Amino acid sequence: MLASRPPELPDELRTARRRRKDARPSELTSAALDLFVEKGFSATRLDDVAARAGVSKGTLYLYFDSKEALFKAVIEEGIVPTLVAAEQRVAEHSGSAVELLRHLLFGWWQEIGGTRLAGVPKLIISESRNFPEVAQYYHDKVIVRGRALLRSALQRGIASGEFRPLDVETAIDVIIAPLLMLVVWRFSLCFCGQETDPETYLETHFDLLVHGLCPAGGKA
Amino acid sequence: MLASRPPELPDELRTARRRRKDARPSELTSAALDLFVEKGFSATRLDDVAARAGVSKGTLYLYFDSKEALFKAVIEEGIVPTLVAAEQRVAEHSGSAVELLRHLLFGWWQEIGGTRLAGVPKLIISESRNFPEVAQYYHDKVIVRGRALLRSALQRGIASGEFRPLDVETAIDVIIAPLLMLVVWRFSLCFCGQETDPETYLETHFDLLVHGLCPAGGKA
DNA sequence: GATACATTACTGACTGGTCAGTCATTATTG
DNA sequence: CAATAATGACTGACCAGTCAGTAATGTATC
Repeated sequence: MLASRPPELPDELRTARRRRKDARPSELTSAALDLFVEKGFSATRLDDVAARAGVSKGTLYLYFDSKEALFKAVIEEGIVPTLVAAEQRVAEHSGSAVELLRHLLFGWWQEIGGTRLAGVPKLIISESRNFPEVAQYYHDKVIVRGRALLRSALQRGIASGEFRPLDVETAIDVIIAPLLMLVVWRFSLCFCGQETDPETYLETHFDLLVHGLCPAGGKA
Repeated sequence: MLASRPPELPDELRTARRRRKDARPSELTSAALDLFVEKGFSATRLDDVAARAGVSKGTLYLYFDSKEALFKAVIEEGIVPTLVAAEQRVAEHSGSAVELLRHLLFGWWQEIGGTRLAGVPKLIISESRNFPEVAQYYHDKVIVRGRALLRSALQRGIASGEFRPLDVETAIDVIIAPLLMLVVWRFSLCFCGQETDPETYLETHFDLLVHGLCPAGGKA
């Protein structure tokens, strides 16, 4: 008994068994994203997450230490990659600041606002008070970096004279707010009252913004 | 036994007993507001609400049929009165549309955004999915009427030529969004990262807005 | 102005249901 | 026949809502 040798270890590269195990975490985070977004974090039962991923709750606990750990993984997997891509694009952008701003706004819609990830901001807003660790995580990994993207665009515009000088940090908040509300709306009170068309909404926002930012109120 | 007469009824105007009973509902809704805003609706225990109001949970159920009924009462008592007052003021306003817009924005801050009622929007956003009846109630009693106030100001401005013509309904959304985000922020992720100064924020928003709305980009 | 009785306001132990997290057991590989 | 992967019954904590009972405040009668 003592001598039960860990019999041979060509550990890496097992086969189907191994492949299944590798796929499990993302199957679970995907199921979790759907349910978290639909019902909220607290109101989602792990039994349901597991069931949707086609496994039992016990299995879920083989891959994640706790409900909160699962939550973090959902964010890490869903949002962080798109930020990385956006950072790259901003660094490489060479056109006008107005153009860059437009790219950021509509790119966000393409990658987040228009996808099932759109539910995440509301999720964070709703649960951050009761799960401060998750909130901190989201703040560091998403908010700080998202703001940096906008800051970059605004500063570029002010430097080039495209935008009039203003309080950049506050302006960032004011610019982001309608984006967040657009998706928050869709996951809260949308069902009663008129649904706003997102494209129209973004255009209106962008239009007001450019008029508001530019020195003479002109389009460029 | 049968003849136990309901012995005399000078019912109204009892005394201290009666006065206490009249005060109870608002003592309870006040306690509930604090806790709902702090922890969210689901995460608030009725035992705690009752304790904060200085009574037992049983007593709470003497005055409210259910947790949801208590929630509705909190809104009814807290927000609806300020809307009524605002409607009156808009109806009586005689100055420019820009002025009216400014009054609405900063008045909202005075009456809601800067008070403990500021937590309510986040509360509604967070819980609406799981408590559709409450959401419907809030929509009918608050959102519809709040939007009407802004609509009135925008239409007046467009009619007078102060504002350029635009999609009014969408503009309402875009204008409200930063207000909502301002308070939502304070009750979710504020604790990490920089706190924006509300006055500065409102000024920036108003400034961008007026520049964005006016035909030539001028101030008036 | 003391006694008995009625009403009203309140209490808190209890119930029934829910759910995160555990772990002894079973199934599936290589 | 191990090792690995997965299971699902179980536990303990939680909490909305109930209800039999108690306390406080009248009111009626002598």
